[in-house]
Amino acid sequence: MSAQFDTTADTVFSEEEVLRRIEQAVLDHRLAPGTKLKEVQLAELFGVKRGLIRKVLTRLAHSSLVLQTPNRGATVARPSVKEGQDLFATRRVIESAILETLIAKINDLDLEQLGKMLQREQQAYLSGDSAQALSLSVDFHRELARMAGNGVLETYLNDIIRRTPLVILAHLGDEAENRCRNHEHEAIVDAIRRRDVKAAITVMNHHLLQIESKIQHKSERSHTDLASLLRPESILHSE
Amino acid sequence: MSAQFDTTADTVFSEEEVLRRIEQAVLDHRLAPGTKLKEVQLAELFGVKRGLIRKVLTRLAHSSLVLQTPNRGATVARPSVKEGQDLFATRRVIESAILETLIAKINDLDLEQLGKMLQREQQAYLSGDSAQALSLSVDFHRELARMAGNGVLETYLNDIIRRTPLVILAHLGDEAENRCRNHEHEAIVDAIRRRDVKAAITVMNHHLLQIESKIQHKSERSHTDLASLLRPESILHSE
DNA sequence: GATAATAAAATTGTTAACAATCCATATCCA
DNA sequence: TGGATATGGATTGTTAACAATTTTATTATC
Repeated sequence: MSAQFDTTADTVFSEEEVLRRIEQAVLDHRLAPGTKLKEVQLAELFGVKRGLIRKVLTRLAHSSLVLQTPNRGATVARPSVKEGQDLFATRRVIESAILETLIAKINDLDLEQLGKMLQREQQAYLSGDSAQALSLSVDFHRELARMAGNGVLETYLNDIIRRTPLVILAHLGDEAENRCRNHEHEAIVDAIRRRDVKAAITVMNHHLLQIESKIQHKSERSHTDLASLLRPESILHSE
Repeated sequence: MSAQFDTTADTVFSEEEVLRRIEQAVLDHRLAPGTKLKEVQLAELFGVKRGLIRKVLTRLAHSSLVLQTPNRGATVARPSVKEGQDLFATRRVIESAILETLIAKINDLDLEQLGKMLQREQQAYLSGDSAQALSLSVDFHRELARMAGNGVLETYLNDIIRRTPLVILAHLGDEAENRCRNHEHEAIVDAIRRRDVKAAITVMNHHLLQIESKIQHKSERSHTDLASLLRPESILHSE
């Protein structure tokens, strides 16, 4: 398992660092849904006490990336198709509200900032650095939320963003190219620039529905595979 | 402080029970915003170990009812006016989405259930049991969320509902009658019955804006009181 | 008397040892 | 053999003692 985290035995990590690394391992699919997360194992791996791992696992459980069961420890969450659908449906609602709030108050400085972010995204994409491009495309959504200035909406969007990769990976595997399309981000900024709430929301929803539809499609296919329905523990998922 | 919780020394409490009681004390205004929550004190009070109190405080912090500061313990949260506004604005968004989702799928059985809830609310109100009436009026909102069937939306609404009393109390004190008006709940159910999404949302927003406007009004008054602006620790708030 | 430095007390944070629970394997009995 | 029942090891959960930090009280100095 140590291969999953890229640690050396004698380094020590802070709580935040441990959290970040486990989260990243989950989201990068290096830890499959259902994988058992043993406390001592992780503690030794990161060179920290078990108590710290305990805290981290509880925090991860709270953001729905990990499932904690009393007396039976923690496993990587295994979100259902339904949960994925609910998550995306809610995301459309939240992102729409963010756009509406943002457009009511945006200034030229903010618009300039968004323009810069689009450029950086484009640059990363063109230079073939797809990991960086993905990261920047997520940042774009986060930045809209920040600029909108509603802390509660921002928290909820961040929660959803944190959970999204696991939902996608759990149901699409590595098949899908799930990166946001850059030209759609541009279209959103265009609409914001024109203060056109309706257009912005339309583009955003289209944008989000693209990914969503892939999951939907995949889950329909899965349902025709009767064997996998009867045997919930797929061999793909280490237990 | 023991008077705040209504405990006797020799009873023991489960984690859930301790959580519920502290939460209730905060929401009932028996513990003012800013009040220090000392671990040993609470542990002795409930007859539990300090570790359990620790867990509970962390959970309360996560739902924004308690503020935890490293090495300095926990205090009852002191939500800002801004946070209250953001919370209400988000609530309108979430409740609207719930109504839209619900109307698309509601059946006669659900409608019957809602009708029964309205009756019970009305009954409690008429019989003068205002605590019960308040509780049932909150249940009404929760029930709409449950029936809508989107788990993520439901979670977010419950989060907001949990935080709302503290926001109201922190800025309105005990001045306000904040109970939902029963006839507005009836109007919402009417609109749902007619599958009229727009009307339902309009009534709901009106409903929520009523409470919100009271906070707004109060906070404007506060701002004219310069002394309280300069001295953030009001004498009303125990520290 | 106000301010700064110091010491003591109170409070939070951590940990290692212990307890309780779960899980896989072995054992027993029909 | 099949299936229930013990058994031991692994794992999670709890706690009491200790450590670190903050807060309060005391003293010293101007």
